[in-house]
Amino acid sequence: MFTRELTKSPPKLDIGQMSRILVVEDEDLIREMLVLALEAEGYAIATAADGRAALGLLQSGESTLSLRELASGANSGTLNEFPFELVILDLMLPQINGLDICRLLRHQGNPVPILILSAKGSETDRVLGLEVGADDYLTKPFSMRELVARCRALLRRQRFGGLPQLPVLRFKDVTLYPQECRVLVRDQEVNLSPKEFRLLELFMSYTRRVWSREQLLDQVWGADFVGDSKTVDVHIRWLREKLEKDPSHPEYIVTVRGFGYRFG
Amino acid sequence: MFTRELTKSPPKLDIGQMSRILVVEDEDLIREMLVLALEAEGYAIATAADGRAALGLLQSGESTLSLRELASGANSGTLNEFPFELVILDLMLPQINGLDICRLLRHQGNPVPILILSAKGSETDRVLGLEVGADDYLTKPFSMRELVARCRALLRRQRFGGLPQLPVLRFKDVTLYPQECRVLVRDQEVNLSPKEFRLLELFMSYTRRVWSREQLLDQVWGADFVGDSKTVDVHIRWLREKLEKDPSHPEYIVTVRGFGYRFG
DNA sequence: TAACAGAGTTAATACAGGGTTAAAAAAGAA
DNA sequence: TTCTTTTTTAACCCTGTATTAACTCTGTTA
Repeated sequence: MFTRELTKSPPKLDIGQMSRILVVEDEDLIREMLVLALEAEGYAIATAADGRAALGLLQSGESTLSLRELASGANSGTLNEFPFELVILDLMLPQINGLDICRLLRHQGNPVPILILSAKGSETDRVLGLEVGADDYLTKPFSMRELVARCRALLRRQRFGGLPQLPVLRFKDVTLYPQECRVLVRDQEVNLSPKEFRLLELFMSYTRRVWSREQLLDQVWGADFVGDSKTVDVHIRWLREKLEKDPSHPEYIVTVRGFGYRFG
Repeated sequence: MFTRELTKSPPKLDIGQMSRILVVEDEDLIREMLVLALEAEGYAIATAADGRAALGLLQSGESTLSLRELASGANSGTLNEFPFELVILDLMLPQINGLDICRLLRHQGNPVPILILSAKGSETDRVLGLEVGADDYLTKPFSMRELVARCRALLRRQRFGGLPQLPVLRFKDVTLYPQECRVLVRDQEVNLSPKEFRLLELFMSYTRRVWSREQLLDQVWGADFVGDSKTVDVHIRWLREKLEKDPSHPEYIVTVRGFGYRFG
């Protein structure tokens, strides 16, 4: 299974770590919808409502627009200290049209990925858009989910060379990095055995859900496991020893008597 | 499975310089149309008519050679001595369906760009396709011109875009020059065998990511490797001897018991 | 209150996974 | 070819991990 529930809004936003997207769109309504959807994905968004503003942001970082401040604040820099990793570009813009922006950027050797968003859906328009250096082309009206998925795909290739990456799982003082098989507890790295790691990964993917011992055996050990369900208890014990301040009065992995265990 | 030999029309085609595309499509007519259109663009095309054949072509060790190796020239032969730079993938395939192929490739750590071609045009299908690691999604019926334009966009980014072509890889005291097949460790040049080099190249392309022995065999040896996964251990040992100050207490190539190895 | 079931805890043991080295086999180079 | 380098296999050891089992603790119910 590849899809995974996203834990929403990690508490600490570090703009240097977030993907930075520039949304260039003159229709206020659409622009705001885009911003909302993309911010919900955890991206840092700047916007421009016309071509000149967009070029300003892209070329120098100096802009005539006030930059969107991040919701929860408390981050070190403004958005335009960092280069954009993706541009979502409407074609029909005041001042300078989108195609020209795209052409200009490529002419200047700027490799930032560009996703064109346009009401012009004809084949010729689409081909032309890709021709002048865009990376993707979506026609209005578009599905917000698809747009987000396409952004993810572009950013994935940009940042991680094309391999999909699993989101980091956080809960209170525990952070789990699925790709790295690494777990931090109170900023200390702890060394988990494979079974412990899989257990924790499962727990953290579905916090607050109660798992029976049988379900845990199915998910972590595999459906072909034969043996005592007491095995789970022992592994839970090991895990508690590595996670909990006081393993005998657990705060993370809670026993639900008669049912099983729950994380969180 | 059938592989297509090079078109001979222009006499001096250097396959090492051409973009290599794999077309996976079971309908003969569409497949032939794709081949014609893409060959007209100057790409080198291989085809597969079912999922198993596609996987065979994609996973054979030869097709995972890195660009560097073929840039060094002197190529005599067939298309599949070279890695594919793009896969055009139909979803509805005999034997193994396209989504599974996509998922499997990504699961093995193969980052080749994938353009999905499908009759299923629903938003959910498109999102799902991108979700499992595809880079673009086009629904049938499609315009051949648009398809070609999208291929160009993907290849442009692959070859010249986003990241520079073959960036120098650095981590702490290790520097790897992909083009030159050279590695510096603490400013000392070390001599790596081919396998060692490609292992290190892979590791350094995705630092901190844990690779299982199977993934390493897939990516470095090729999916058709038959033999003991213990082989990896031995090569890791050699590599450690050349990288680490103290090979028995490695700082770069770390063992993650039960999972595999991680660089950094 | 006793009796019981569910859960906690710990220790003992078996075993799988990984490290290491040597030597055979294969691949390249001269 | 012959020599050299590289790759793979095999054997051995060592250690961390999984599992079982025995015993304890705790909450529930009669």
